Amino acid sequence: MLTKLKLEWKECIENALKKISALDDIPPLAMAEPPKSELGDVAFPLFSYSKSLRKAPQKIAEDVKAYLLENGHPEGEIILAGAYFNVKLSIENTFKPLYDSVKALGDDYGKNDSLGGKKIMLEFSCPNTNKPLHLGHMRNDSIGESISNILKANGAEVLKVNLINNRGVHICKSMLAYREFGGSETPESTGEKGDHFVGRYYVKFATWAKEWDKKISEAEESGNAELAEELKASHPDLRAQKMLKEWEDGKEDVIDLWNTMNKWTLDGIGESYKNMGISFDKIYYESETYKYGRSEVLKGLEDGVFYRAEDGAVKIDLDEIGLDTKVLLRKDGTTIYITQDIGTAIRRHDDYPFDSLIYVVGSEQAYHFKVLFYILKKLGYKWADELHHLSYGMVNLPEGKMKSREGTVVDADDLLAELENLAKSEIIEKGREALVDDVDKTAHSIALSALNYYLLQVTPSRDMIFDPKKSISFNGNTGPYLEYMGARISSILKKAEEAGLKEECVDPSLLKEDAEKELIKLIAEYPEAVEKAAKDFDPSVIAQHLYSISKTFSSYYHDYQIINAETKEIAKTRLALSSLVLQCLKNGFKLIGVEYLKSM
RNA sequence: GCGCUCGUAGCUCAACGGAUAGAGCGUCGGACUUCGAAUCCGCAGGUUACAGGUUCGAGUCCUGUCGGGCGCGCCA
Repeated sequence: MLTKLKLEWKECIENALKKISALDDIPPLAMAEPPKSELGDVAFPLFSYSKSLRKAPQKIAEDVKAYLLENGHPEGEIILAGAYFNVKLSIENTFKPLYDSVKALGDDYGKNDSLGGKKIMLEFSCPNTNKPLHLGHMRNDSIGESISNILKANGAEVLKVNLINNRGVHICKSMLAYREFGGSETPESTGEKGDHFVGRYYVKFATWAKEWDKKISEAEESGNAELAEELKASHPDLRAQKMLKEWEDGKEDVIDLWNTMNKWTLDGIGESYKNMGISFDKIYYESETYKYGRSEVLKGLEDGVFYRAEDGAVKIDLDEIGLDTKVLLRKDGTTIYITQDIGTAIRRHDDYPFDSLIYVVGSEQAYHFKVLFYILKKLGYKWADELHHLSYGMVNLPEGKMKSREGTVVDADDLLAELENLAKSEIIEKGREALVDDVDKTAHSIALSALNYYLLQVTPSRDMIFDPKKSISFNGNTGPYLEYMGARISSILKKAEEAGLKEECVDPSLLKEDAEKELIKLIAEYPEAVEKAAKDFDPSVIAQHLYSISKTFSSYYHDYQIINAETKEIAKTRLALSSLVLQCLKNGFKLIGVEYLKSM
């Protein structure tokens, strides 16, 4: 509604410019947001016309105004500010249609069809089966889940896929350590979550290997060369390599152990996913996909896309994109990481003929994806142009990088539990137990919302710093703040109902306060935010918009009474406005992993 | 060394090439007999790392310098 009005003005001013200049072809008019509401609701900078019209932009603005006053213009008040032609729209007049629209659409308000009919495959998470999830995974998962919801809200059909990294020498390490030190212990027997249990053995392997190194150097220092050699030959690292070979050969006891431990980890990770509201439509396992790429590469070799180097390895020349060469098959014919990804992408397109495939993967793999996409394009796949690497930055701690060796890795389960405790004590401290139906459930919701909001409010591509102690406060620009606004509005609406007041769009001109106009504007602009978030693959667009709405509303209901407004008519209309704000918040919450609570 | 990326308030983050660079946290000071104070209001805090350039206009684009981060494996 508002957008339509703005566009009407734009067209009208463009016409006026043509008439004034007597030129048919003028550059398109730019549209901007005035910095302050006193300066209007939409701004049209006229600088760029001063050359072709050979007039000062201020003069152009005056001429346009004069022309429009004489020849008519859309609804609104013209405000000239230097070279800016601004318009103050009669916002309150847009309230009625906005109200009807939001009420009719309900939970669908904000959805659009900008990606209508598009099939999009979205890959994210991709955990290893040798350790539990940490903070870095959480950013990945939050972004993945949020982007999925955002794309769907824009009309796309989304298939969320996960690729479980369950093979390789690193997986064998935890297996080996378990076989060496585990005895008969199981997650059941120790009461540990499976992923933490396995992760413990992965850490154990590292210390074991380190001790082994120490033993070797001790033997060398004491001149016992024979012992040193013996130790080297049975080094844990070598044994892990050997185990990988056995795994690939299908040695039964290794496969059994692998199955057992993978299940432990995946059960544990699955529990974390459930706890964090993460889900997938399809799961791929690297133990299967790692075989895919070879035949594709050989086909490419036949077609002359790749070449065989002197030593027998298959390579591609990346000179065209300013890079070196890249090996795709080792000289012994085995595949490497990128070979698998080539095969997997092709296989996926067969499984689900996507229009677009988005990989949510850390920025450190930007090079890998650049090469991967180039290769797929070279192989002649048209859809290679629609592959995207949604690159996100690292999550660092105030002290610097998370380092497993120094034990500074923030565990996902621990962090969530910690936040839940914080939320719970907050509820109890404030004496809100009676207000909420289920304290634990509410605490969980608040914790999760806090975490998701914190991770999503930062533009994905940027590195971010996460202070587990300080950063997750429940005050200020946070998930709980948004939840609180939702709860407050919900509470007001309930109170109104009890008082026999029903929301009604009685007379929009009753909404004459600045804050009210601002709210109408923000609600009207919400669908644009949904569209922009999808276009930019950026959930923070939604987060920012919802924060603006919440902050404006919060300030508004402190300054103005809603239920006890001067007249019943004003009260009803303000209730109508409040209910739109709530609907808008609820719809946006779903896109960024914040839960709506009626009370908290 | 080469490539990518970032440098904005004490801290964490914003800002389609547009007007006086904004929020939150923290500091200080106010507001609960009033629809829920996980709230609100106010003060202070900036030569947007630096130097040039393009433009009517640059935090944003270009070049260079300095400083972070990440890549540059026949690891994944």
